[in-house]
Amino acid sequence: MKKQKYSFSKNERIKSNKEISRIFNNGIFLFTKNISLVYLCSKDTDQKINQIAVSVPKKKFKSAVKRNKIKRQIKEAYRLNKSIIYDYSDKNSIWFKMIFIYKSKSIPTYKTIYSEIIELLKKMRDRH
RNA sequence: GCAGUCGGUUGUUCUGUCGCUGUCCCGAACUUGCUUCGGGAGAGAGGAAAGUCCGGACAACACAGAGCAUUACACUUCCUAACGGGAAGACACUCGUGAGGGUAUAGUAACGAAGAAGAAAAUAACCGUCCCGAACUUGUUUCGGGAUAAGGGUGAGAAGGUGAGGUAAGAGCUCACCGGUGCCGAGGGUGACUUUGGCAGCCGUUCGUCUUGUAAGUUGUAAUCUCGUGUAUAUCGGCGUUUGAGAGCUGCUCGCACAAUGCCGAGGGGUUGAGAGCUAAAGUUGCAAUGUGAAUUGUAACGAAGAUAAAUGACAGAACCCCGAAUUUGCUUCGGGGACAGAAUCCGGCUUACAGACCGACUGCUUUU
RNA sequence: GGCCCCGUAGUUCAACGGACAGAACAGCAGUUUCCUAAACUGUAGAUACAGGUUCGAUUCCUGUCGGGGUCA
Repeated sequence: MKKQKYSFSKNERIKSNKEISRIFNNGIFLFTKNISLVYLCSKDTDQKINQIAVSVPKKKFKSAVKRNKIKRQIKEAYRLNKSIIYDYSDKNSIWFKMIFIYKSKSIPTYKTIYSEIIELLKKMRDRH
């Protein structure tokens, strides 16, 4: 399981509406300048996977092209940096469910997203 | 050469690394399943995919039948599965020096409306002009009765226009020319219509109602069907009992048709998943023929996204194009940029957004020959 | 994704196609009061944007933009 370091497959995403609302109600919020992160952690679940979802509000970006681009860039940044979290999870068997929300109104560069994702993941890891 | 009009085509390319979603093949694991994991091959957004403005396909429900209402469209001939779309024309108005662009065009038999302004908005006498009578203040006077659409501050629109005759003053009252309408004929055109000859009458504008013709049942792929989970009381059928007039069917009417409750049987609300629907289609491209053209016919090749918290990407480098600067005038160097925009059942249109590049036809101005 | 609805003062609503676009509350100024409130008087402020039809458009038509609802 999870031998491929940089993969990002379908079951690593959160799909059900119930889970998302549960995370928003009970989750812990972390912030950087442009992105905020909501997450829940759980021990000893059956599925040993970290799951994420990405959200870009339609009110701030009207064009679907721009919204999709930001989503893809966030996913890409997570894909390349998820070893930060997986190393920790494997040791302690704590699994996370995360939602990334893009807050800013301006279109970001890939580099800022990349560095902010790393920052968020490290923050989250250090709290446990 | 510069500026423009119309129509059409196109909508950056390549390499490397790491990924995503289907399809097919191979291997491994076991719970033998369209299961999971690993590897390989090959495929993966647009001209508008957008807006959801029209028209269909497809699906479910409704529908004995008739009438009315409502909505949309409305010159002609065609194209099309269909359309409120398109093509080629006709005619009028309008914008432009021009190539061209925009808008309108069924019928007028009947009825209604036109604020403010103006005498008057259609059976036009307020002022004015002219005639007759009376009065006394004898006047470019006043009063009364008539004739008259030539003139008049308005208005989007004022009773065909110009000239001459005519008259008390005037008037299509008469005549000439011109505009428009109707009827009868001749030539051209498939047709709208047009050219032309004669006759008639003397002819307002806009909008609405109305009339005529054509079309429209309703809802939409979250339709609809199947499976799993699951078990309230909608609905339907049968039998029994009770009651008698307002609940339903397409917006209304005629018409059709029946309600309440008990038992039995079928069935299934809500929640949350999976599969089908789902992509081969009024298909795309090339060539040929027919046609002014939209398009049609024949023939050959291709087989080409199918996601569902949303795949089709990210990063780096190079090429190509554009802009700016530098100057060794070499497409040399440096810097910046490459639009609008992302399938969600599928087609045909329309509308809107768009950096540029290319092709064809034509117009105006300028220069040269 | 499909199908609907709505955009009028700061807010909540009006307005046959006819012109100064109306009302209430809120705002500002004044009167009254020792001061405030209440009351009274006055005043400013708007048709989402762009075209078209019309003599004339908030109203009718078309297209953009914005906001909202609904479905299994």
